[in-house]
Amino acid sequence: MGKQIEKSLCTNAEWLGRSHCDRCHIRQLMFFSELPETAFSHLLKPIDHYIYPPGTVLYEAKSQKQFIYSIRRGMVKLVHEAMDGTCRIVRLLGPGAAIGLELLDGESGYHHTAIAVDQVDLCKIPVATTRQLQQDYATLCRHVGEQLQEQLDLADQWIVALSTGTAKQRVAQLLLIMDEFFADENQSFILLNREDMAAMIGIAVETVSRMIATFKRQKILKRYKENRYICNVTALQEITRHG
Amino acid sequence: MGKQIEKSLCTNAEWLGRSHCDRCHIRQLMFFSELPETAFSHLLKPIDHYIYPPGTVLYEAKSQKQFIYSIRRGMVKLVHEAMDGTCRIVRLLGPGAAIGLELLDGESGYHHTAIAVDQVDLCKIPVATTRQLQQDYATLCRHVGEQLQEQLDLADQWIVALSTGTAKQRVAQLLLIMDEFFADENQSFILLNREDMAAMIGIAVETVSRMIATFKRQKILKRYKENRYICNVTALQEITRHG
DNA sequence: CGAGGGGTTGACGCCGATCAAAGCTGGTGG
DNA sequence: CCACCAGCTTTGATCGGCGTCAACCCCTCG
Repeated sequence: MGKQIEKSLCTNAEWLGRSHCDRCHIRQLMFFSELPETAFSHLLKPIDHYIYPPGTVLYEAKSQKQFIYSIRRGMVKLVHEAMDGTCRIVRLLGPGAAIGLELLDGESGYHHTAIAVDQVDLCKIPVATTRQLQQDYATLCRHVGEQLQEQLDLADQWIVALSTGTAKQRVAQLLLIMDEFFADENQSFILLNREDMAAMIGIAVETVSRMIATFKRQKILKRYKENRYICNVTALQEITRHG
Repeated sequence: MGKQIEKSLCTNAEWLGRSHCDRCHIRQLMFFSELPETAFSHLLKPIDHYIYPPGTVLYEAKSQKQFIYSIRRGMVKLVHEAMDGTCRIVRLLGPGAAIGLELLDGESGYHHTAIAVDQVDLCKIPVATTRQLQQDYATLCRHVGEQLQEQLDLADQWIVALSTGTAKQRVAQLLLIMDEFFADENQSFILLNREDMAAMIGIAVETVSRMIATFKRQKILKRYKENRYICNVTALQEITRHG
């Protein structure tokens, strides 16, 4: 877990240039959807667009940058790091989600460390810009509220999944969440490494490995390609209910 | 857990009359703080003020009422009820917090069941009223955002506490949270019943009981009066770190 | 080819869930 | 005022699940 952070000290982010929010093909998903095109013409600070490789630390907890990010593609994990060095993943976010919103409430630093799980494609938005747009367009305020509400719902789902049942049931829960939120058009999703899964559901790495291996043997979890897998949803749901 | 819900079928809520937000002595805490006094003069629907006894169900998950609530006094638990009847407490909220905000995002029903833990004193605000005020006063939007952000932070703290350490460590965590957020001027806080604590940290009732009993014997937890207790914060912090 | 990192599997011991029973407390009714 | 009861808490005994330690496999990379 700590390793991944070090890795990213050398990031080779690819700057894709200024974002063209007014011509963004996935705007309805994104943070500035519903704003009129004219809104972007006289911004004080630019909105940039980047691609980062897996493992990149987008920001660190308590660091004092002044950007929020809107995820266009890929998966980001929000990590809580305890003083003793142990890490917990508190949330997993995908396309359409915005991260770093805590800065809008006047917080001086980020509340988590954000790390790219796979290749991530995102827009980097200065806080000042967001505030400026918030003043002019009430609809953006509404949008921020929705984002927060969604993340709150996610967190709640997490809490329930976490504190419920045996290790096997929790791993099943996790796979169902991966399937629900991160599956592509083929129903396949990235299977996180054992360490990340352990950090999410709060059990030992070896236990996760055992459960995943069991699911694979039982064909409940099937390799689709590379590290993408497809799961048998009904079987997993059954497991979450009874051992 | 199910019992408490039944209990509340007979509630004797006391209606304290219309809220006078413009003269509210704790307005800076409350939902409508910073709105000008004139804002309340021409509301379509009234804001009422109630007191409910412990155990009252304020609203049930998925029910279709159209109110959000601002807590003036007392403690409210937000409960997730699984299809198999098991309950998990996902959040504990006190004075100044607003609940039911998910309705503002156009959700058709509440996401949790809200139950009064002790005697609760709250303002009942029609969604229509909130929307109306949101349009006129951008500052209210900001306030909603802050509320959500706070609850998100709480949920994250919960996740970390939940998935970390032994049963003893988790109970210690829980007591520290109670002390931090719900202690009165004498540092005393309500000691929840074992069932509620178990529902929060995801362990068995008997285990909670054992831990609490141990803490009492070790004088880490001392009775202040009735069901209010005072805890030795440093001792508990020590426990959260090492067994 | 060797080294290293991630995944899998086995063995063992302990924590905590579960079942069971016995205090404790407050409330009710005789 | 006491007896009784119901619900909550505490405590004990037992057993299974999971954390821990360790070995081994597989793959990638230098």
